[in-house]
Amino acid sequence: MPELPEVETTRQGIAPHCEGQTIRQVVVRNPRLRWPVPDDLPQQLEGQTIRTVERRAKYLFLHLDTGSVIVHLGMSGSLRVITDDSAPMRHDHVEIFLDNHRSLRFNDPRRFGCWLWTTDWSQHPLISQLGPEPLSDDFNGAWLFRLSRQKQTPIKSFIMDNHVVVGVGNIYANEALFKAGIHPKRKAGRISLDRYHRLADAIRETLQAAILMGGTTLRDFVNSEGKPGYFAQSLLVYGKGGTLCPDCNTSLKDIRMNNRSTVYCPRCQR
DNA sequence: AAGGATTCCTGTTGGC
DNA sequence: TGCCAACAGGAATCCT
Repeated sequence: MPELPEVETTRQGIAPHCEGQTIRQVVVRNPRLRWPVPDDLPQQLEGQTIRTVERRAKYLFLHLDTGSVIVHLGMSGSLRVITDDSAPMRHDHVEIFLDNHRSLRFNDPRRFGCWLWTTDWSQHPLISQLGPEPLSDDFNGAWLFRLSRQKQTPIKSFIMDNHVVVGVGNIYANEALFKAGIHPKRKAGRISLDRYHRLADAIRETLQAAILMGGTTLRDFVNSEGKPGYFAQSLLVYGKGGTLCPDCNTSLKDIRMNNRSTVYCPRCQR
C-alpha cells in the first residue's frame, strides 16, 4: 500500500512525463471512488497543460492553469505512465491521455483513492488542515509536545492523526513507538518533551529508511522482478507479535487499538 | 468537544 | 484441499 515514500516515488516517476504536457482526453471508466469523480472532470481538464506535479502528505496534485486535480492513492491505488497501446486492465478507473502519446493510468482495486477538482487546492478542506510534513523542519519534538498537552488520546492515535503530522500510517506508528520506547496506549498528554524529541526522531528515521529502501513498505509486496520489498525486512515489530523483542527478548504483544493491529514490547515500551 | 467506532472496498490469508 | 470468514488499512465521518 502506498505510504508517503511511495507517493513521493510516484510523483518523481510521473512528473517528467506529465509536466508541460497538454491533456488530450480524460477517460473515467469507474467514477465510484472514495468520493465520486466529478462529472465535469474531463471537460475541466481537456485542452489544459499540466504545469507541475506536487505532493503534500499522501496527496498528489496535477496543477493546471485554472485549478488542480487532487489525487489520493488510498490503500491500493497506483499511477502508471503508459507508453504503448496496452489495453486497460481490471480496476483501471481513470486515465489521462497526453499530447506526447503517453497516458497516466490510475488503478485502484479497493477504490479508497480519489480524483477531485479544485480551483484553490491549498484551501481545500482535505488539505488546509493537514499537519506538517514529517521530514520538514516544522516537525519536531517541541511541536508534538505543544500539541499534545491535555490530550487524553493514546499516543499511537495521536501520531496517526493527520492534523498532528502527516504520513504516519499504522506500520510506521508501531515501528516508531518501539524505537522511542513509548507504550502505544500511553496518553499523549503524559509524555515529556525529552521523550517527544526521541519520538520525532524515530518517526523521521523510520520514514527516511523506507525512502532509502525504495519506498517499499507493503509487507507482501513483490516487485516486477519477484523480489520482496526491502523495507519489510527491516521492520522491528510490525507483524511480529509473539516473537521475541530484538532488544530484551520479551515476547512482543499483539493487541488491537482502534481496530488496528498494534505490536509492542511490554518491557521496553512504557 | 474530544476521542472512539464505523465506514468505504476487494484481494489475501488463515482456520477448520 | 477447499471454502469462507476474518483481516488488512487511510482517513473522513458518525456516534457517544
